[in-house]
Order: sequence, then C-alpha cells, then structure tokens
Amino acid sequence: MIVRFGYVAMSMELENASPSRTMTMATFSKLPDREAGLRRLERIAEENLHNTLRLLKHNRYMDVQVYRMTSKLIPLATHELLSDWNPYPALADRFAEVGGFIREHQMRVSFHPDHFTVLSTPRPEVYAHSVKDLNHHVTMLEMMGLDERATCNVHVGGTYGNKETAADRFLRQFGQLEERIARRITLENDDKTFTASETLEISEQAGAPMVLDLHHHAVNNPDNEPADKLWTRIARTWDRFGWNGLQQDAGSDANPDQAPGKRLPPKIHISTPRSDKDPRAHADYVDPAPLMRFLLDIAGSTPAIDVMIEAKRKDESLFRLMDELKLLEASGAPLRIRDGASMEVTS
DNA sequence: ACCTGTCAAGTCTGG
DNA sequence: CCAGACTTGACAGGT
Repeated sequence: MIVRFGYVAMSMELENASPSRTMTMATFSKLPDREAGLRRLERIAEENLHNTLRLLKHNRYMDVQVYRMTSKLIPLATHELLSDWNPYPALADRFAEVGGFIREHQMRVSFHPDHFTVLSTPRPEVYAHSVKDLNHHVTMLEMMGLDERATCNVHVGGTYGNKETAADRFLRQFGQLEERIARRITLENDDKTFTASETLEISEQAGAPMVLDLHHHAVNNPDNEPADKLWTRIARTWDRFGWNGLQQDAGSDANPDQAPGKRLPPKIHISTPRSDKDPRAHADYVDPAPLMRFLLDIAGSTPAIDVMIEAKRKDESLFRLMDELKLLEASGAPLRIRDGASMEVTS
C-alpha cells in the first residue's frame, strides 16, 4: 500500500510565506476610497496566491504531493458588504499559475471551508451563506483549472437535538446544490456531532466520498467501532475516482477519467490529542503509533491512501513523522520510506 | 520587537 | 433568550 502524506495551509520552514494575509472589515470600512480598498484586497489576494505557489514549490522540493490550501486566499471574499465585488477577474492569471503548477506536478490539493459552512442547518440564511462559501471555493478550484479530484472537505454539521432530522435535512440540502459543487464535496466525521459511522451512512446516501479523521474518531466513537471495520465501506465511497481502494486493478485505462495517473486514493486525517485534559485539541506533532496500527490493519485491502496531517507544527510535524517512520523501518517494521513524504506499507 | 484584544461567518452549553 | 466557549492565524492598536 502506497501512503502519501500532506499538510495544511502553511509552512513552519518557509519564512514570510503566509497564504492567509487578510484585512478586516473594520479596516476596510475606514478607508476613504472604496475602489482603492477593493484593489488593496485584490493585491493581498495576489500575494496569498503567490505565497501558495511558493509553498507548492517547497512541497515539490520536499516531495510532498498532498496539500490543503487555506480558505483565506481572498480576504473578505464572501462578505455581505462586498457582494458587488467580483474579485476573480483580477486574479485569473494567478489562479491559473497556481493550478498549472499543481497539474504539472500531479499534486493533490483540497480546501476545507471552515465550520460556518453548515449544510445540515435549519436556518435558510445559514444555508444560503454556506452555498455562497462553497461556490467561492469551487470557483477558485475551477479558476485553477483543476478537475473534480480537487475537493472541498466539510462536516455534516450541527445536530440541533435530533440527529435523524438533521441528517435528513443535510441530504435534502446537499441534493439542492449545483452538480459542479456537489461533485467536489467530501464529508468528514466530526469530533462532537456526527460520528464516523453516521457520517459514512450519510456519505453513502449523498454519493460523496468520506474522509475519515482518526483523531475525531478516537474522541467521538460511542459504540467503540474499530476504524478498520468501517474502512471497506469508507473506501467504497471513493469508487467514482476510479480507485476503489480495494482492488489493485480497479479502474480502466479505456476510460480516460480512470487512467492510472488520474486516480485518486481515499484520504484520511491524522492528528494527536494535545493532552488527556484536552483530548480534542491538536498536539504540535503526530504520534506515529495509532496511525501505523490503522495503516497495518488496512494495508492488505487498500492499494493506496493519502494521509493529511493536521498538527500545529504543520509541515515540520510531517517531516518529523517521516523521521520517526524511518526509525520504525530500521527496526524492522513492514514499511519502506520512499522519496520524501511517502512510504510503502506491507500487510 | 512584543503584547493583547478582536475578527465575518455557527453551534452548543449553561444560565 | 443571551453570553461565553470553541478554534485559528493574523490584524490592529497599543507599548
């Protein structure tokens, strides 16, 4: 099983490379010239896209193929008071440049719209904002020229005291999304509300791939279901990406969308609890032990998987994990570290 | 250079 | 019904 590792948003190694520079509405509204303010927002966005490209080049150099872009590329992009502003035309070249680099080097990128995007909400205005935010993320991916393998990962949302009706509402409201948006969405199990098995159920019904977060599963798993017992079904939610995660020969070269280079393995998230007292918070680094236990459990049935590391120390935690995995390899663990941020695990 | 309160957005809990 | 917690990187305004 080939395992590729990725990280989120920013680098601890690259200096002055924030892809999330912003401007607050308080500052914007104090500017004397609104048009000049909008141009300033666009300049900040250009800088964020430029730094995203720098991060991608850093990833290329370090052989990191999996990366989650920040949602804050364009400051105030979906703010109510700026609804007349169309930020995309001025940024078209920058988006194309970033997307071109991603395609050229066959990287896997995603977005994770933050928790204000709630498709299970009973409030129409919250749903409308969520759709607007999803549209914003998908528009950025489209401007990068990336196909449906570039996804937006979201949570199912709140439960409002009744998981059943919240899940039904999610499915109904998910069904109302434009195809171009719905086809990009992946669903992640939550650390408080929808568990892995509940999210899986919803993923199957919505036809959206599921991202299994092992940390969330560890802290929100009332029935004590082992993650690997759910894995066969979770992997199948990725079927339409031509690599169902269960057969080496899945996908056909006759279908260009399923050509080997275009397949997309299932993805999981990993992070380590900060402390016993604060088990939901993310630690600086990742403990390899629980991750390796899971990977060894599924290695026999899964040809490839991507692992997104969600630790405070970002790419630094990824590189440290690789070092620790090298030590495990040296001590006889059934794994082989490949170039940079990937490895092969044998069952 | 460094510190602290605040930020556009939602939901949940406790009062 | 409302305030505060949750969580995050970075601004904004201060020293």
